[in-house]
Amino acid sequence: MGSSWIAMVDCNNFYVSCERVFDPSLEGCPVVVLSNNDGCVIARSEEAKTMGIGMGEPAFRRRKFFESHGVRVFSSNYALYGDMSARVQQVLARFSPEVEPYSIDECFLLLRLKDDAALSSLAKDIRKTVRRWTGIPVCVGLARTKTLAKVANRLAKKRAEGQGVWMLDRPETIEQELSRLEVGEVWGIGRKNAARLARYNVRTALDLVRRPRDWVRRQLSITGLHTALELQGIPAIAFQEHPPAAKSVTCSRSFGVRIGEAAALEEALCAYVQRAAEKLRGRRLEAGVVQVFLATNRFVEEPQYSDSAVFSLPTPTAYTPLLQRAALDLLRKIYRKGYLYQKVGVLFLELIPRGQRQRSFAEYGHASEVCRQEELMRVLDGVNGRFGRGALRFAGDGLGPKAWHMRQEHLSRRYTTRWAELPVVR
DNA sequence: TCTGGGGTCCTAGGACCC
DNA sequence: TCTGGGGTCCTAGGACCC
Repeated sequence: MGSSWIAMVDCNNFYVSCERVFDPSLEGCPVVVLSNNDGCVIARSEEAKTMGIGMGEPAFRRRKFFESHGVRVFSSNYALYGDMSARVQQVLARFSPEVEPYSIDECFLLLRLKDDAALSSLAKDIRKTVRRWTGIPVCVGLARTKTLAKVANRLAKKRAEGQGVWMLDRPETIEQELSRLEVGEVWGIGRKNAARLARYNVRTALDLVRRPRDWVRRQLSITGLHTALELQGIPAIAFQEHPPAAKSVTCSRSFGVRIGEAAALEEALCAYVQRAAEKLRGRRLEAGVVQVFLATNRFVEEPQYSDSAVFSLPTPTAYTPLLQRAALDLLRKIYRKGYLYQKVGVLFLELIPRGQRQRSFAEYGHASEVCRQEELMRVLDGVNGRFGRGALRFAGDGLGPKAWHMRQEHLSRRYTTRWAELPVVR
């Protein structure tokens, strides 16, 4: 009998695997990759997991341990990981015309088969091919719904006998697996919801499935109900071959050190606006609304303050100087003297595709000015695309040394992107 | 000294209108 | 002058994901 299945393909320890592809000496060693600012651990090799290094652990508390145990440490290198992710997706696209990239290291595939018996050999073939062509090891979970495919993927990772593939098809085995799965581990449930469910003695995925639908809906809202249905094999979360258009674009960073002066915050914000605007243009979008936020460090015992403010642009734009001006005005509105700040950021909202903008009356008189702006941004992005981000930038983010720059003390090279051999152009 | 960043979705409550 | 209900829209806050 032919039918359709969902495959969840998830790269193993993705960031670590990317580093290993280009540095085979890392094979067999404990390896960790740190978040931006070298803040906390966001990827661990199997060896590192075995040593008890936790996901999300602050790196500074582990520094000595890393040194004494020969743990190889990397700052996150998103240029590299993004490129490797695209390669993996290209390989997966050969196995199904219906692919939904879910995150940088996960894809759902819709597999329509004439004969279900071929399913597990197809999954093994996917695994082998991705490994051979990209160097990245993956695991494949197979089931009738996305949520069950995620469960199956966990099992593929955990159970060696599956050789990286696990299928959840028979109702009895599904029930058995759900009875062993903590409800908080289910995709979409999360820690807080798990704690709430525990008060009603719902501790496993099977406990949840056995509750009446209206009860689940009351406790977990409509999204939780969808999850519960999916665990029963009833598709409730759509397969999205074409991802919906983005609703927001943002850029924010924690600083290397805390900052009190407005001038330094303004420099940092200008740089983030430039970066976010670049993303905007890369996706051929324009922003209708700008939001700026800033915050002190919640981990230290100092006076705390955070706020945000929004501004609706007269016409949507992706022109960096206009966006920077709006953002700086907002920052000046919410900035309070006397605090040490940890972070500022910018969000663009009300995004519309470029060229779909309604021209304002005033703008008709400025058509050539708008063309000039677009041309300038095209040149800017072109130069930065060729010579590296930041090769050409605005003076607003400062010419002197930057206290607000993030720490990246363990960065690997940009192996896969162009000009990797050249020093950064200044 | 040192604790990520970028997204999405849902709900409750208030404002406003008829 | 007072009273009512229903609908829509917006926002803030909170939850989730990787």
